[in-house]
Amino acid sequence: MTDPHSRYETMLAHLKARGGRLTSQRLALLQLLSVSEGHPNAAQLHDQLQAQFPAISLATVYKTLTLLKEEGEVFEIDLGSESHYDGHKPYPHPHLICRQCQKIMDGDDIRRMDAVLQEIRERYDFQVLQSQLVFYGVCRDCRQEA
Amino acid sequence: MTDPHSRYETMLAHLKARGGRLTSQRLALLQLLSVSEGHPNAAQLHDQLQAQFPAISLATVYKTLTLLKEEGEVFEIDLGSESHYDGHKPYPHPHLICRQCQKIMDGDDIRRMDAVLQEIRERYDFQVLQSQLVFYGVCRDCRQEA
DNA sequence: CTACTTGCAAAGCCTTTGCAAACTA
DNA sequence: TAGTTTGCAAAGGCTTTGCAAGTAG
Repeated sequence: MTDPHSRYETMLAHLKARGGRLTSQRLALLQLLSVSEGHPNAAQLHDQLQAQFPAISLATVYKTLTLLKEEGEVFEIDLGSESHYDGHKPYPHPHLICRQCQKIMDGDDIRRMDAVLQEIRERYDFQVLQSQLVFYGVCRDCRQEA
Repeated sequence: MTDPHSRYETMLAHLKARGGRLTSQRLALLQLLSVSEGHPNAAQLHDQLQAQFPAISLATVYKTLTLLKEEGEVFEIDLGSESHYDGHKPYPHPHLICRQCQKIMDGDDIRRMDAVLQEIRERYDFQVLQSQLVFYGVCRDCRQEA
């Protein structure tokens, strides 16, 4: 489910099912999202797409990202001023952001997160539907340098 | 530490210690932050301050909030498009936001959160310094209505 | 051919900045 | 009085919107 090819196929299937048109710009963005290791923002995606489509606009990138968000095929990471996008794990999951190298890491497989969700349900009687969980700090690599 | 009066005094002390001037606009904002139960945004604070200072500008509100953030006397809740401010618990803590009534609730005292932080340290070898944790969903009151 | 998509430019939103006037200490 | 702070207006950064031209189906 996380390998590039099947992610691409899944996103494509959702676009088709929705009745959207498979323009070359869209296909290239799906490709990019399913391949890129990091968590790019709209500008970074736009930059990379310009290699293939010198005239592609940022608006097109945003419009396609909105589509994919609606289809649940991309997860938007809300940071203070901008958003980054995760096309590999299109569901809510924690992220760890290094204040030194700015790297954004996935924090899925924090096993004890389930216990937190359960506690929120029980103690606060609150039904969680979505989340934006970001931990800021210093990553292993940057700590080893110091 | 969470009662309005001592919060006000603490914020005031920090402002003084920093050498900042105690203008009436600033004092009114401290007052407001220490009293308000919810988690207001800059515009809401501005609206309320206009009762006392019809000409107060949004810029002044932002500038004072920046000061208080730097002093660690207010916690900024980064939501997608805007920020809200917590003057009662000026340290990072989770928030629960109801998608129905838009209420923002404190999610401090989630006891199992400590275990999550410990797991992040151990499994990811990541040193957490700060966090922005927001859970979106449906609160008790709104669920009872349905 | 028709309806959807693109690219461009303009607009929107929240927040920050520059600067003269006002004010604290 | 000297140095901060205020209010106003303008600018900034990211994202969205309007619309004519282009294109998938």
